[in-house]
Amino acid sequence: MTGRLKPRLAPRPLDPVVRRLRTLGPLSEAEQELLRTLSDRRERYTTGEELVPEGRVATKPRFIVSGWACRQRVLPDGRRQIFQFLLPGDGFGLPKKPSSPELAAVVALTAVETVDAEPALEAAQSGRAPGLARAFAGVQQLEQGLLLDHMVRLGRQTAYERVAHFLLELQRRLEIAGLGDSQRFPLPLTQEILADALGLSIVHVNRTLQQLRRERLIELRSGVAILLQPQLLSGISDFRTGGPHGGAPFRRVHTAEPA
Amino acid sequence: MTGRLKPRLAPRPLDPVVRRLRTLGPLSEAEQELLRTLSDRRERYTTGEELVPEGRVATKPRFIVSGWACRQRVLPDGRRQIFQFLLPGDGFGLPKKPSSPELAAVVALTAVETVDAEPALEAAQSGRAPGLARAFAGVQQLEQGLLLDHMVRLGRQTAYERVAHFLLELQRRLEIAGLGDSQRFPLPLTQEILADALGLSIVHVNRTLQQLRRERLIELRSGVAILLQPQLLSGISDFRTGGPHGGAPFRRVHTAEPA
DNA sequence: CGGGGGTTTGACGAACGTCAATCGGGGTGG
DNA sequence: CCACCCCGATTGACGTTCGTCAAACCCCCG
Repeated sequence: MTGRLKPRLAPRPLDPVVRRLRTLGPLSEAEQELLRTLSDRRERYTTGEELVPEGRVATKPRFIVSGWACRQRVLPDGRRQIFQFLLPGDGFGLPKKPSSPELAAVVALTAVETVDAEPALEAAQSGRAPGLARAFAGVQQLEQGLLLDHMVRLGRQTAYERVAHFLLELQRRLEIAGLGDSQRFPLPLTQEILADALGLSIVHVNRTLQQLRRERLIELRSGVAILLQPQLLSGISDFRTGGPHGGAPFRRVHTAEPA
Repeated sequence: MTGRLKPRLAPRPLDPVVRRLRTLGPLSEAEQELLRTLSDRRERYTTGEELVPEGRVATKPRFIVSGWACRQRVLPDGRRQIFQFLLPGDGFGLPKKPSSPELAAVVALTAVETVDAEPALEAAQSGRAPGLARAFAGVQQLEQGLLLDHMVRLGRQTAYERVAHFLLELQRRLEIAGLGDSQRFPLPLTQEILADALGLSIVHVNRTLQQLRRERLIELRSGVAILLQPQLLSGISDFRTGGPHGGAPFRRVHTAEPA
């Protein structure tokens, strides 16, 4: 457990959730109030605990209010693939076919606190909270996009590009969540976790990080990451802020378009 | 253009769609009839054509009634990642935030025919067709599962495992669609397309296929694949039919559970 | 003063990519 | 009907990236 999340006598522990959903469309006062009321049925998990086991019937929707978690699968021989990181403000188990099996486990990567999201989801689906409904739709779209980004990393980028791209993604997400600035953010992940997310070995992650450090592109100290030259990192990894994908500086030979 | 899809004076060209959705829950006669009525506004594309460009605002929902397509992204230097194959009976552009940009392009891999899915989607969302609504929810869940499977392949499986796992996935999907049997199915894909889906080079795909052939696990001839020993392939690639994931024959050292 | 988890390093090997040439089959124009 | 052509499949030689093994190191804590 790196990360050092202080219990922090938070004035408004649900802020990350409100903040997150507001980036996806305006929320009425009532809707924001509803979100802040979710504090009931708070649950706490410690590092390594499973919030949702894989394969069982779908669980209730919840928001993460503090700590980091991930969605993952583990192969029978122990290999693990992390699909997605869940940060404060993120939800899981949100929109799903009722009695379907979970497609991936959700596991706490640090100490984690969650709250019940059911009331918010219900309000959205019943039409009583159109702002929330739009926000949830936006969340789903965004998450889908993150999954595809991750897939590109795994399938078509080098270790170097993967790490750079991934760090940029985290920076952006954490800044939106109000947990980091344009360069600096908490990174409570071991290199093993990074490896399992990025499809690399621990050793290779280590060497790649060191290369980025040597080149003065990043700094990593005690659970905090600093992107010294975000611009360069973006160039290296073809990171796009969210606009239309696919500029075309130059082009490979072997993928000829038929038309 | 391999694949040899005959125009086929189909008695009921929408069968794949009906068949596909029925596997996800019962459909009333009226609902099936609605699906068969979609024949209007049929569209045709040839190999390589873009059905949906990336980044533009979301398009109308459509079903594929014949031919193969894929969802993909292309990096500025020409590297390509294919996320998903769309087979007859599959839809695209189905459930989405209205005015959001497309996250990936949809491209025809063979000659392709599509029909407008809007009426079906509307009927489902309006509550007039609960069976269809359940089916669409199921589709989305299934597709999400396929994406995660694909991610595991890319991140944590060897070339050999990836190819085996991928062929098993296609076999199952095509059998469900009524386009193949338990061993044999059409495979109108070049090795370049396979490479871009599986995150490998063309050459390595070729060698991997040959290894599988040498070992008498598969056969490939003129656009048709035959899985000679599906059981063995499943074992090799940890392919699961859809039940709960994660049996545990043996286990690696380095991923120790904290608990 | 130990101990344990995480990080770092070196040496080595295997998997995979690149380059380039060849092959093979189906389509096409003569 | 046949020669030619083009695209995709195949093969060999070689280079690089990345994984594995194992040891050392570091730091925080008990």
